Amino acid sequence: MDRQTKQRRIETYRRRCREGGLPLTEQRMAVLEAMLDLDDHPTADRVHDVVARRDSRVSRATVYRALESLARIGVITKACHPGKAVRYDSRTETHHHLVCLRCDAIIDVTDDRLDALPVPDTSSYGFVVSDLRVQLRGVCRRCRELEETS
Amino acid sequence: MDRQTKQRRIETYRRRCREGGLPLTEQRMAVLEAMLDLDDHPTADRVHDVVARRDSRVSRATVYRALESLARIGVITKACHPGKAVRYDSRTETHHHLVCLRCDAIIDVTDDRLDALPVPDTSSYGFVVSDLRVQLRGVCRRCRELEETS
DNA sequence: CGTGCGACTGAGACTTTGTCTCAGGGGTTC
DNA sequence: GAACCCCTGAGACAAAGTCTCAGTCGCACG
Repeated sequence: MDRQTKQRRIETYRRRCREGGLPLTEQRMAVLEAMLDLDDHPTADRVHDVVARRDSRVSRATVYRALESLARIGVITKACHPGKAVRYDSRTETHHHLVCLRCDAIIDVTDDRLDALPVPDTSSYGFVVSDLRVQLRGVCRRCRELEETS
Repeated sequence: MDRQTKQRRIETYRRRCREGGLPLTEQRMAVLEAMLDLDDHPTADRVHDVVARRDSRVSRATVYRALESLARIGVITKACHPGKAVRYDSRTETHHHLVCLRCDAIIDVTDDRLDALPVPDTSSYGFVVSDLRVQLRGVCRRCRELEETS
């Protein structure tokens, strides 16, 4: 992610904190910066590794809590996938995912037709939809090649 | 799920086992039956609770393994959601999910327009898509009511 | 610039979720 | 019914996530 985008994202975070009355701490800022630097879809533990390498005093619990709170105010999102660990996503604009069912890789996809998809009416469920995501499940190139050779 | 559908699903399972050369064991049958009886989207541990209540000798590891193997041969599926535990889904036909970001509830949705969505071309990623799912993320009725009163 | 409130943090214990090992058992095939 | 091979149970282990609580720090206010 380029420097400017990153700066803009950090400003958004500052603003949301002010609006929400949330204290803006060094640790949460470190977690956000790590997320913006990692553009795959890291697990909480991987984010912790990165943050801890820069400042070893940041504890695992804090990273878990920070990621949750960042996701709650919408500065980052949680990616959905069928693996066991939660994956976080620094992109917040609408986009979709290729999910490899073998290795749990998540690959970003943008597709105009998918983006143009109308959100169905879910009011009969009492459900308020904030976001529509399409998940394309399958097998990635590397895993297919591995299966073929075996 | 009605008795007939359930019987048909069990027959499908028997056939796939024969075709795949997989032994058809009592334990896996018990896991499948539990899945067909639970029509929410249970975690592996919840399935184990149900199976163990009927036959306390079935171990946790076996339930985990059985769910994995049932998913692998396509008799059940894994639901994708942002929570920490894998959720299994007894429905295998195309359908979509409302996912509550607060309580992790998963609600089935069918919508013709969503079903008619063409699978985008992902060959440039070397990715072979087997399944397209739409996930509508938001907040369910109960969680909204809880947040309003607080 | 102090002060006070309240939310945040670190450390580690704890819980939950999932995997592995290995000896023994049970399906399937012939 | 015998052989083969995968499956199973039990529990140890590993990975992922939560909780507790005393102490700290951000921020609003004066």
